[in-house]
Amino acid sequence: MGSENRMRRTPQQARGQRRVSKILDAAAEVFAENGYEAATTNAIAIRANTSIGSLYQFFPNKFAILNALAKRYQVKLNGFLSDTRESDLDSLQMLLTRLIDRTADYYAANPAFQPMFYASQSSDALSIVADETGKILIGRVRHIFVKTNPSLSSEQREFYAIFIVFLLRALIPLCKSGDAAQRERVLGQVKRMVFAYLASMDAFSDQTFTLED
Amino acid sequence: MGSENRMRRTPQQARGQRRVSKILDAAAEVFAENGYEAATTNAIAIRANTSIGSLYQFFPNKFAILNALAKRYQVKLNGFLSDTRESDLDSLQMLLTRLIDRTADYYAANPAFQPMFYASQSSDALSIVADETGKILIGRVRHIFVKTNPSLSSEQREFYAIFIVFLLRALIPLCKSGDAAQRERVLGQVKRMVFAYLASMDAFSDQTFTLED
Amino acid sequence: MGSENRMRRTPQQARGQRRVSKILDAAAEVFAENGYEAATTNAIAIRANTSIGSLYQFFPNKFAILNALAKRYQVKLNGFLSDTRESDLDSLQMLLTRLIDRTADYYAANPAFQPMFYASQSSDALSIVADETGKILIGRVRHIFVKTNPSLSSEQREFYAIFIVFLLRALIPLCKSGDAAQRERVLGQVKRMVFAYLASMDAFSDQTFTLED
Amino acid sequence: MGSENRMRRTPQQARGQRRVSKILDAAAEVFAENGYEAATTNAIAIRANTSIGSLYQFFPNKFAILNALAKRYQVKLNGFLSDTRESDLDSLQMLLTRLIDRTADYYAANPAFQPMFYASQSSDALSIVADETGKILIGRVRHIFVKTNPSLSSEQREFYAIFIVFLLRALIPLCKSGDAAQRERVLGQVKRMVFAYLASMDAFSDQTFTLED
DNA sequence: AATGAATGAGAATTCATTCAT
DNA sequence: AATGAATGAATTCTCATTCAT
Repeated sequence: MGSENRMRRTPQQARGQRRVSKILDAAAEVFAENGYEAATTNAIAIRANTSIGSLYQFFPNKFAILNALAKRYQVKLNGFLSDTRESDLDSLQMLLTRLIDRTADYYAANPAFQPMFYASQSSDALSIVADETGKILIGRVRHIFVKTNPSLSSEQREFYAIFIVFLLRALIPLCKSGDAAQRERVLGQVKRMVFAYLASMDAFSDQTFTLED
Repeated sequence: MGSENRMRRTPQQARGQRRVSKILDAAAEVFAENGYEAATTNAIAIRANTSIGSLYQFFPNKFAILNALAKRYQVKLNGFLSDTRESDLDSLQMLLTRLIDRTADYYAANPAFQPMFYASQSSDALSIVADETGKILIGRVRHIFVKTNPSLSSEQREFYAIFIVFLLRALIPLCKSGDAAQRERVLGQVKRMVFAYLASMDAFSDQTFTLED
Repeated sequence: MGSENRMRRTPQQARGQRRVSKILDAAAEVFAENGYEAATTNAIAIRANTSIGSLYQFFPNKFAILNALAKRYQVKLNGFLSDTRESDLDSLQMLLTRLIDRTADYYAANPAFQPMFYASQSSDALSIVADETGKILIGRVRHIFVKTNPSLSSEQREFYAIFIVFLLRALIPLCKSGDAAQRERVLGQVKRMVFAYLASMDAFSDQTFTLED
Repeated sequence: MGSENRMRRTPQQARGQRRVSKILDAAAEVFAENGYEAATTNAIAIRANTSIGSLYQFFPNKFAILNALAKRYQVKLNGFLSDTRESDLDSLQMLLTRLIDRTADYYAANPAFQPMFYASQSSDALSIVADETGKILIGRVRHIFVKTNPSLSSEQREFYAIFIVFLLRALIPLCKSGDAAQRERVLGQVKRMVFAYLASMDAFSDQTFTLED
């Protein structure tokens, strides 16, 4: 993980920051459309309305663009999840409900994220990226468990957290963007699945789950 | 899908068939290791112990190799699922249990399948392939529903089938290859999730689900 | 000194060997005309009447071409010098005379060698190459001294050998190619210089030097 | 030599002159380290603690930097050699001795000069530069011959002058910088070589040469 | 004048595909 | 049919030079 993964230079001026941001936007699109390998740095530069030289003034190579993009996605995800204000009264069900909704919001707001990173094993780079956001989500679920079900063993916590996050990542894409009804339905069923699953287990017998019809 | 996606010529002789098979085996490995784009046809030929010229005698281009590989995976999946003998006495739970186990077997038997195709949106080619095997699985679940719960609307059938298949594809990879205990545990929880989910819904109230502890 | 300096593959067939030879001939010219850095691999390929792809089938990068060329020059130089049959009667003067003549032959036969390598410090690569042929020459002179003047300390031997070789490499290029008279004159003076120098020293007082007019 | 080789503008103010000087110092280092081709104008600007924009305010292109540097080297060499006060009593040996010592001083004072220019045929630009300083030296030797040996034909003068200068340029670099003993030894041998050579010739029979042991 | 961001032509290298043997 | 040498379009990346601030 030498310097060749990182940005060459953090832009100091507003102009440079805007340019970097535009490059990352363009990269998100181009990567999403063609995949990382097939995407060309020239295509990214053109899409970003800049020159290939400018792109390489900020990023030493294609991989560094991917990394910066990933970093931005992670920051954004953390932002999305941190908006959630937890009160002490929040139940497991309420906390997970919020997490699921916020995660869905994140996917909706970043349409290029999932096609690029999610479960794409085509390159180690990508799967690491996917893992990072996965880890963030898993950490959140773990944290919810700690708070609402402290008796759970850390091993169980880990297992259920992973399970739920993999489930989320697999099913949230079924919310077609722009179709609010579909979104409501899918999220409703995802929640039902999670809660029915948890409710079925002894380890969660002190929690209350309400399944709407 | 012009002729350039298909094999150049179906080998008639046993020797040719063996060669094609070796090429596809090699391609599966190379694609899985590097991704479709980064894989080179030369690497595939070398891994298959043949020459690049021979490879192109059977496949007009790289994409055709991918397609042939996909086709083979589909055939194999169909084979795996067809092994299941259904009797008239089989319940929804029994049928789904078998389907889940067979699907897991399939993933275990084809370790290169999932890293390559599963949810890889990085190229249209690949997602089509993933969809094909997804469609097979969805069709099976649909068929199970038709048999055990004919009152379900076709729309509901479709929705639940898709839901369950996406779930399967996301979670089965958590069975680490070679770790039988982990496999049992994951599959157990997958089944619990599916059955708890179905059991929670009115539409499946005539079905019986037993959740082991 | 990883594998990236060496040839990718030693050509097995005559056709391949011819091609590699033509590439090296072309490289010698292009390097000599433009210098190593300014020379382009495409220019080399074109000059060699081959395609850039073929060039890279044998050489992993530009530097490997330089190395192969250097190796060929070294082999050639060794060949040139080995032609010299030494008899036990040969005096220091005769042996050095032959060495000087043979070295001049080598420069005449390889017009691209000197402009490329000789004292070109512009790249570490090149100076190493120059050193290699320099070392060969120095070794020869050292060997002559051992044979004809065994009483010389090894330190003196080294010093005088280096001195003479540097002298040779600086002055032989003054033989304009194609001008036999100029060649004779320059070589005559080089020999005079070397012999007058050696004759002037006590350490060589047992040797006989004849300076023609 | 159109205007594009020359400096864009001779700085009038002291600040500008200092800046140009710093740029040339930096260029000397960078050229010496990497060679002319591989050196980048940005690297020169950075090393000179200035901006690339400022560099191009003084020099229209990279080649102009090289030329200005060469000019500075020539001026410096002339300065070095002019320091030598000649009296009418000076012998050929004394004059050459001084010239050799001053030339060695020049090389010692300009460590980047020789690695860059000396015999570097890699670019026409560079060889011209080397020739210029070579011409200065040759002119000096010629002048010495005129003074001390007027009977020499101009053709002979030219030939011997070139010969001696090539010799100097080849052997002086053997004085390792910082090693005074090595310097003395090398220069001593260079002088011995030159004087033994000249002494051996009829044309210099009226001159006296003393070879210390 | 000074700065450093922007530009894009040009260089090295790869790899899918063809074709001579 | 089999082989692997040959091809060259396409890609990543650099760097001399310009230009807006």
